[in-house]
Order: sequence, then C-alpha cells, then structure tokens
Amino acid sequence: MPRSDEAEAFFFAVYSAVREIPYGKVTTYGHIAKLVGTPQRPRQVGICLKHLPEDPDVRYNHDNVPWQRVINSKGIISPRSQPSGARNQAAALQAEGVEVTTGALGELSVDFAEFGWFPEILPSEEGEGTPNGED
DNA sequence: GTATTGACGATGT
DNA sequence: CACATCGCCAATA
Repeated sequence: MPRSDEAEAFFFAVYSAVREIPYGKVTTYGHIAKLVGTPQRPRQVGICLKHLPEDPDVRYNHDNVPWQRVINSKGIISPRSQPSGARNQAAALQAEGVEVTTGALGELSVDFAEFGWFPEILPSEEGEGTPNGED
C-alpha cells in the first residue's frame, strides 16, 4: 500500500491505464507514465506493477491487471531481480499470441512493430481531462 | 531516523 | 553504439 493518498491515486491511475492495453498487445512503462500524466516517472510505473497485489479481493490485482503487457522502451521484457519473473511474463505474453524472441544474452524481446500498442492519449483515462480539449 | 535499490527513460560522454 | 549519470520517488534494508 502506497505511503500517501496521492501515491495511491498514482497507483490506481497506472493500473487503470494498463488495463486499457488490448489483448495480445504490449506497451512501455514510459508510455503508461505519459498516459497518467507523469512522463517523468516511468520507474514508479514499474513499482506499481511490482507491488500489484495478488489478492482477488483488491480492486486492482495481479489477476485483472495485464501487467505482463508492459515492457521497457528497448522493446524487451525488463529483467528484474527474479529471472523467473521475466520468463513468466514472457510465457504470459506468448499465451496471448505475442511472439517473444530470446536473444543470445537471454533478452526476452517483443517486436513492437507487430505487437506494440500506440494509442492516442485516451480521454477520461483517470479523470484528468481531454489532451487537446476539443479541436 | 538515514542509505540503498529498483519491473525506466532521457541525456551526456 | 556502449556505457555513465541524473531525475524520479516508493519500497526495502
């Protein structure tokens, strides 16, 4: 649980944005950060997913948030402390039909040209307002 | 209470 | 193109 209410709002915003990623598609932490209005904090997006609760009782949990569809800007699954985790994420993506290629160094990369999700700034994402207001 | 790390990204060298 | 540094800030030690 986040330390402050403001941080909690950030967590929810991130989870909400991640849920918008369509099945079989992927996006980056930086992109999510932009969507929630804080492009300077891609790391915190990672923190949100890292602390994504597994309890199905919680509003956003490991079951209803497609955390697996979030990768880094380099187009590869971010290698974290536990290698199994990244490998697990790769498996989850492959289960959605996403082709994950393993590099010589064990890098699990996803072809963004094929599976990348490049949406416009989604309106009413978390209640911030329309990006261009109205054209 | 302070120090270090980390599921990132942009810049600088 | 590879590696180093800064910013960002919550979580952990």
